[in-house]
Amino acid sequence: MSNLKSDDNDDYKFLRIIDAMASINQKVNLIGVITEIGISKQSRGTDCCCTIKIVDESNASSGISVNFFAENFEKLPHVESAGDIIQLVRVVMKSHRSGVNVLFDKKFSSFAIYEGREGSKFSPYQVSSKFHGRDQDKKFIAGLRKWTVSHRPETASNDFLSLKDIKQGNQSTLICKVLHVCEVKDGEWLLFVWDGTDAPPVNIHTKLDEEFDNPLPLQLESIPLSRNVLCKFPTVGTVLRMTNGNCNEKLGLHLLKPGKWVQFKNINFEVRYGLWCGILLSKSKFSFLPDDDDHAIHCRRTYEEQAESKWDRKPFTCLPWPSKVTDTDHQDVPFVTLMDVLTYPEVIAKFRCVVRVVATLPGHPRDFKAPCGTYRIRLTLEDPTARIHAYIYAEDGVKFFWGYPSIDAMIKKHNALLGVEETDDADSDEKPRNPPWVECCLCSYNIDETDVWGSIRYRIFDTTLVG
DNA sequence: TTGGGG
Repeated sequence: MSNLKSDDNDDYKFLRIIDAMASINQKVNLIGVITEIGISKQSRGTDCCCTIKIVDESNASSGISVNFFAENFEKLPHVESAGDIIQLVRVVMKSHRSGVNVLFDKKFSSFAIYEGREGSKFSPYQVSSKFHGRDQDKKFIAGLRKWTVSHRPETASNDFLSLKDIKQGNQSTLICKVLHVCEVKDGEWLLFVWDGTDAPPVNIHTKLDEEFDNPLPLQLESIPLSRNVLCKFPTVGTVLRMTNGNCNEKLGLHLLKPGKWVQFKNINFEVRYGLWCGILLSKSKFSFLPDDDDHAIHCRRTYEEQAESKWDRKPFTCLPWPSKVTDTDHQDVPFVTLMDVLTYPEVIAKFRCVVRVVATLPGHPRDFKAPCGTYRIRLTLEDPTARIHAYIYAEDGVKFFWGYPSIDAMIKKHNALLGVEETDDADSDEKPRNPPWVECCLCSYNIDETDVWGSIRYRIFDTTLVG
């Protein structure tokens, strides 16, 4: 067995994956195409670790897992795109209940990662310490690149969800673009991802009479994103928040770079305060997809079509038209999304939107009037892109409620607006609400000349609650 | 040492 000897010639030999699998406990050299990248995490020992999956011609479908350990996250492989090529020198083949896998031993193994695209350069974009490139490597890399052109390794799963199809609970795969990443607490990350589709509306369970002390939040992050960040987000389609907050392990999520299309595997979805939230688990995986990934291209194209069609910025589930619960003047004005509203470049502006009213403050119509007798209400509006507070004041309230109806009539209108089921029992506040899509006119303005953007407010006008 | 399938 030549590989038990310290034979320099062995360094020039790459084994096919299928042959390496028969070389248990031996040091081998491998070269393969990366199809999957596990999230880096802190190991239970002293190291950081991650697992990637590679394929080659001998094992094109299932591939083999390679486990890396390193003293810190920086020393682990940072794969820029699924489909890239990794060269592994002196790694150990290990047998395990789950089959054979590869161990990268930091004492003597080394790696180099190359772009996978045919025609790209032969210098690696990341090398481990101890790696020494050789001229002969080029031949193998060129060979693998050529192979991937005709046998595109399956990097993106066919069994993935769009945000428009998400459901609570079951683990699934999501293909999406990372828009923004931030660390909210030590080791706790919030990712903002998007695929151009609208996540489905969900029932609201909060109690309206608790809205003052415990208001329905506008977003899941305790510190709202800055206007600068928000303005870089697309204005059509849901921006989903994803968190590793319930995962005990420390995950290397700083490696997720905004702008990349990513496939997340084994993630969960939850609803928090009526907002969808993606949940990263320790067994979640992600892989960056190449920019020309078919699905990414499809999402981009759909988005561009929607963004161009100025008349169709209605939520995906609002078909064919919003409910007739409200009516607006200015029927000729096209609908925009709440993200359009939040990112509009001028402070003073007018908009027409399709929204759900998910909460009101005060929670009961008996309190809708200020002591002076004029209307004063705060609505929490949402569409698939954002939530905002919008106020109804004075004359706009008279228009909205058709004057000053009786309290019974007001309660009926309020229930219709908030999607509260009318029941005989007094506890209708306990029931989840399912607000209908309604249209409204909004105007924006500032209340402080010294802090124009920080003091921006939204008001409802020229809108009538038909009931 | 650590982790590793579906």
